[in-house]
Amino acid sequence: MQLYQSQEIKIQNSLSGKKDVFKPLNEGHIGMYVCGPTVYSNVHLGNCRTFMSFDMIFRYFRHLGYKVRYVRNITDAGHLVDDAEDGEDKIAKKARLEKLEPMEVVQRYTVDFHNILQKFNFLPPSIEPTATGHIIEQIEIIKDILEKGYAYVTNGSVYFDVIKFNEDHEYGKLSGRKLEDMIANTRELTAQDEKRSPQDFALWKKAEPQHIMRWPSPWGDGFPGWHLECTAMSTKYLGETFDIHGGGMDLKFPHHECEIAQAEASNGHSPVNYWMHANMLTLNGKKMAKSTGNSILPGEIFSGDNAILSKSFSPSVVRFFMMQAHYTSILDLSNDALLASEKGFNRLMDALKILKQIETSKISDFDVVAWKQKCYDAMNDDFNTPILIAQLFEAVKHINAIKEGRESISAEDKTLLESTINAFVFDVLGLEAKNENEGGTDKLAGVVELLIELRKEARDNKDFATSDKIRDQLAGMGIQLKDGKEGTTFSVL
RNA sequence: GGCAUCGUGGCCGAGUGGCUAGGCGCAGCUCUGCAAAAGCUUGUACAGCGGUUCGAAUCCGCUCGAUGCCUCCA
Repeated sequence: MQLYQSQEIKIQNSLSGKKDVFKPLNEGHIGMYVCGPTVYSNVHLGNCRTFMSFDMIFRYFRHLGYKVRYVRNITDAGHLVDDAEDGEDKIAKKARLEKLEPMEVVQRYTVDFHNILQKFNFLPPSIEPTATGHIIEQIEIIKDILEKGYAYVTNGSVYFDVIKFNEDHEYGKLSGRKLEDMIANTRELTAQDEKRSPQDFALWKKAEPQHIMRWPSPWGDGFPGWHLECTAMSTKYLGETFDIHGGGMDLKFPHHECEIAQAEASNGHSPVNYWMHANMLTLNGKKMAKSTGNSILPGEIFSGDNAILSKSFSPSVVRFFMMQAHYTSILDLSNDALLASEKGFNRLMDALKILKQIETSKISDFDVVAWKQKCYDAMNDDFNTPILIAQLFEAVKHINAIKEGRESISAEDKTLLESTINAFVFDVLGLEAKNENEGGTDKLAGVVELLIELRKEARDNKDFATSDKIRDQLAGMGIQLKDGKEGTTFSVL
């Protein structure tokens, strides 16, 4: 029997506003779409958190035995800098500023994106489509929406008619907004506006002569609107209705609202059963913004090359840090918080090593079966990784107690504990064990071992001046000696 | 101004109508020549003010604050 058949999952659904029991459209199969990055600059850490949350969700579904088709797009066209009439495509703007071909910009930052995600140990999605690769599909949807009367053409551009749509559909149901309120709160249209109403959004934008990113269409040369690509690609690969659509909280409105409108206007179906939104990451309690200097790149955390950090942190520590918070909560990143996570992460990893070596006996003081179910209960309750991690530390406590002979475990339970904890730590949370030689080389290890031996001789001779000198000077170089019952080990800080 | 998500002990963060996670730090203990490391033990906190209730941090209302989006501004 597949594991998923015995685990009922609840998901916080933005559409219903509550936790709904998850039922996939096709038993054993899940279709999941997540809005990917707009590749016009280095991926920032907040983006990584969103994608990491869905990576964890993808991993958990797979662990349960679901066949998941996970689609995460690359936005390489159509995302406008602002919604004004002279709105410029984000990528085209960057290309102009850096004197590059737009596709050079796309290539550069797509590579950066994949690079960072690989360091974070992400699983690749099943399909990673690009907006520019689906222009034809987008044009087809626009035709469809025009035909149904929910869009209009002005001066070579096509706009979605929100007011018309709202007459027989509900625009704003995802974000909890009412169209009347939006209209009441909106500025008047100016004379040169092409839109009938300020709420209308572009499905297709006419390209001015100097615009490089352009494709032919029935309405003239232009480029697709930002919201449309996700509708085109999710429909193509997952169907007119699919299980899960995810993204950052900031995309709920207008992006996801518009996706719903486009899908309902073109094919009459509500496109998604479960809308999931990951919350924001703040830095030192304030929002991340390049303009205020309150920002950090993933690469800067790995290298420690940022003023707010006292040291560098490995990708797994950052991942562990993020997994200690629930994906729907705002998470605040700070040096202290990372330091705390690093210690906890190391303790967890040490316990995993100890677990391999502990001896078994006839009876167990640790109810592994009940503990295992608590781990699943945590994950089944809207992917509650903080609770899962609390359970993992519960196991750590038992592992240490068994090692010290205060508790015992049967061989059978040990096998179960080991397979369960490894599955959750590595397969579901996606953490990676520390590399023993991290920061050092075999030669360095040899030299330090030699010094440890010399120090031991000095200590045996009660020559503490020499032994302390070795210890303190190594510490000064960032090499910490750890005296244990079975001799001295070291770690490079 | 509107919509949304929140406001938990020194810090980070779960949870939820009565049984009150976890990590880090601090303190104590064990170990140790000393220290570090490691392990163990320890915390009655839930923005404020009202209300509902036998009982609320958990439900309701208001206020204040944070973050995102929209608007405004530019």
